[in-house]
Amino acid sequence: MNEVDNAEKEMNRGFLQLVVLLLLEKAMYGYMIVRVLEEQGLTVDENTLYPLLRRLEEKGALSSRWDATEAKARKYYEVTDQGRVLRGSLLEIWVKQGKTIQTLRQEVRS
Amino acid sequence: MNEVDNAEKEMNRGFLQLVVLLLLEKAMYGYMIVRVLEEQGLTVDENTLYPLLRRLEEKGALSSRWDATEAKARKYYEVTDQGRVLRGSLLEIWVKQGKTIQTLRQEVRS
DNA sequence: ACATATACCATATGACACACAGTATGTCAA
DNA sequence: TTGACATACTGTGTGTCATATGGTATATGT
Repeated sequence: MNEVDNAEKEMNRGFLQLVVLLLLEKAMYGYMIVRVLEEQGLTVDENTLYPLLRRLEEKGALSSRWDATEAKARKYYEVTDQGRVLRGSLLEIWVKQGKTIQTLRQEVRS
Repeated sequence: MNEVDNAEKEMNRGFLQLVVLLLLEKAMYGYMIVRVLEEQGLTVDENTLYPLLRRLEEKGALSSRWDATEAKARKYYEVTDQGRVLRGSLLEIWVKQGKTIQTLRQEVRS
């Protein structure tokens, strides 16, 4: 694992939570999320996403229901009100971080 | 530890590396960095920053030198060329993430 | 039949933010 | 002159999470 890969991994923490909370305003299942994000140029490992979905559900930020009527059983996740609150907080943090980076970039002018 | 605090912690991963790499275009020592960032409204725990500085130095992204001439011995860190490369990569990732969030926000209109 | 796609899960590993605890010197005011 | 507070750094946890590895099981096209 080189430094940049590792750095990207670290940068993805938190970010991915925000992405999922934004995306799941419409109910979707895990495998679908992976492919939708892939289309947007964002590769997310299944083994990263599935645990994340479960963690967010445990926290009450997502709700889930199994749909067995379709060809393959699918677990649909959707954001809850609590999840929207969390999303708001994450967005605030993200905006604040953006401002910090902008300020520093101007000072460094790199 | 509530969810938002924890989320902020996760959001800080990677972000803080980028901040340090931007800031250390000018040589600074740890305690000074903490206070400079504090002034900018960014509270960074000493116990987070010091290990981070050491890790970045191990990676070759920072160089350090002790200055014993001042009242208190201070360890000055400065970004290296390798660190600038890493910084460039982190900035790219950050910009890409920003675009993703923007796109998703528009779709969700939240 | 068999490969490939779909769809999910369990366990282990390693990195890192932060907590907790400590060492040691400098400064300033009562 | 003492003792509180600031300065400046270090060491050793702990917990969370991204990712690696390695599954299970069904569907679908050839």
